[in-house]
Amino acid sequence: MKIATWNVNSLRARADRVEDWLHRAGADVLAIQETKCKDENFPWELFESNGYEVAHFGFSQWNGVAIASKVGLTDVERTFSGQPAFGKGGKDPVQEARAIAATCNGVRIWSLYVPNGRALDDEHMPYKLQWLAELKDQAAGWLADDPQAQIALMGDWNIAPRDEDVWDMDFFIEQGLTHVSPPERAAFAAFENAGFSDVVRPLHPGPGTYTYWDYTQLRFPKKEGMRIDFVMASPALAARVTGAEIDREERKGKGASDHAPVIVELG
DNA sequence: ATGGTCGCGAGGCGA
Repeated sequence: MKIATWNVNSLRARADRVEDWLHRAGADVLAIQETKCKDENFPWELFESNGYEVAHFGFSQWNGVAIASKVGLTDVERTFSGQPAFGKGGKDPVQEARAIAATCNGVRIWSLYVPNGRALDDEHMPYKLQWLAELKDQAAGWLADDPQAQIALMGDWNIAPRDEDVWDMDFFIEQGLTHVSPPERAAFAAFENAGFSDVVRPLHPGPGTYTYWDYTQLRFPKKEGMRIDFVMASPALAARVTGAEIDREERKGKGASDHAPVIVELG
């Protein structure tokens, strides 16, 4: 079984590419981030006509997460328990469309779009850190309840856990950029301490192995990317991994998402 | 080439 995650940066703008990719990659399960649409605009038929069940969580033009599966899709959950809400400028806080779960052939899949901290001193940064801390507490609880649980926390984590996960660490430090700060890395490491592991890195080590390239500054042709999309697997799921791929080809050409799909093969 | 990007939705924001 192949499970994959992909921040598509708008599903409607990428519909043809997504359909082609599903055929080419042969993914059984795809966790999608940044659908950027509401249910009423969601391209249901794109998935159904290709043999996938699909569940979506999106209520505006921002964020939006989905799971498509050829191998069953049950117990759909939108937001995780305790997921922090965010309110801009005194507005009522809302739980954003950043997390959806479903069980697919015995694997609990979470499609996650971790908040972007925007800047080290921005109010979105504490929101991001709390969001991750609450998710980690939940995930640790799932494992405590069932140490054999097969859980995949997959998506756009908006964190580069190691210096080699960005194209120039000095640039990030000089510019005071996010994704590489000690608090963000600690938030990520907490998942590893809870028993989850990045199952792609051992098969595709760095440096120079990235999943995201900014649209600007010719970052992709210059090979200046970031590794920020991860499949974090519970121990029982990690034990099943037989292969992995970062589909850098999909980042090429006109009409590409700025993220590449990440695929994990299970035995 | 001294600027170089997208998407949403219809101006500016978010990434």
